[in-house]
Amino acid sequence: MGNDNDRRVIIITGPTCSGKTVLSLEYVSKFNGEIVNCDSLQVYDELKILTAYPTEDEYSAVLHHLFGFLKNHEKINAYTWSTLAAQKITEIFQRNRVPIIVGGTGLFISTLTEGVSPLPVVSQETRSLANALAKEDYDELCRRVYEGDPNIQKVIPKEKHRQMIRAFEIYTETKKSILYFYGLPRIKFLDAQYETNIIALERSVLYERINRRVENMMKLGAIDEVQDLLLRIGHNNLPRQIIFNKFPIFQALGAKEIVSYIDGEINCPDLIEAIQTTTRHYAKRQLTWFKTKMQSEFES
RNA sequence: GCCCAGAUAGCUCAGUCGGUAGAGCAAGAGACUGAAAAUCUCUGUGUCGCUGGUUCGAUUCCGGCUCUGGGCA
Repeated sequence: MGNDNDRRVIIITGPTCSGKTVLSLEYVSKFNGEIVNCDSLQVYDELKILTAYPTEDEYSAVLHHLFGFLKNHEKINAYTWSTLAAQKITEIFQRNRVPIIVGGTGLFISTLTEGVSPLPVVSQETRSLANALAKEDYDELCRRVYEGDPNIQKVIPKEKHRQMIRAFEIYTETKKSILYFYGLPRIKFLDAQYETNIIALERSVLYERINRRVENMMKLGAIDEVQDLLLRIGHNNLPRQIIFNKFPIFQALGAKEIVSYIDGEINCPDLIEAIQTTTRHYAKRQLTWFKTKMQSEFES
């Protein structure tokens, strides 16, 4: 029963602004496919201009999954996304069609394709404790992590803040070293044949596209979109930082900058430049991920 | 036309009591196994406006010129 093609999954990724959406539509007709979103912000039903959400025409033309299903206060992570994506992919297999995973969130892709060590779920209390300690006395946090398992020093030096905090969370939660869990077999989300396509553009071309896209977003009403979101969520008396933390949708590139503009902290030309810059920085981080984590497929 | 200030990294500027220079931003490289459009680390970048003079040696001091601000006529 079934041949290799039954479990074929096509992945289309690349830095922001590289043309993933357009290419994905071509692939859909070429391979009889359905699109599964792998963009950590297009999962929200918000800020569709800023997040370069597919247009209505694009969206209704073919089957799209895992787009716009989260409310602005909800959170998602690589594990949850991978679980959901695996479900969608299984359903698409059952329809005898080809899943086409599209998006630029490298961690999500790697998690799905490579699986993840069976780390326990960390409670909100532990996470808060870890964050608080990291802020007050990071050295103490490191000391406790190394005390729990001296071997961690070799794997996680002090400079790796995020991983250190994560190791602390795991230790606090389980009294076991994070290395113990790393040593266990990884959870596999799906048995499939992945074909990864990374869109490679010349850096200068990519940056030019980014600059143009940001200008275009402004014309399409990105400022109004953020203004409208702020009004709908209320909390105008709260400090902006608290709002940003409470609503992950504000992680969208440009959202915080537009809030600064709305608050009169920066002018319009500076706003556009700031968003262009932050978008370039993001593209560069993505490229590093593709180069170092997905190198076999990366051709420049 | 006169007076004043400035001219140093891609940008904004600091500095060298004379021994060819350094910050921020931009840029580049990297880390990242349940926060990832997040978070974090590292690295340079130079005819020091042009031209004479003084000096062993000038980006630095002096003169001239050019340009850019601002003021006065």
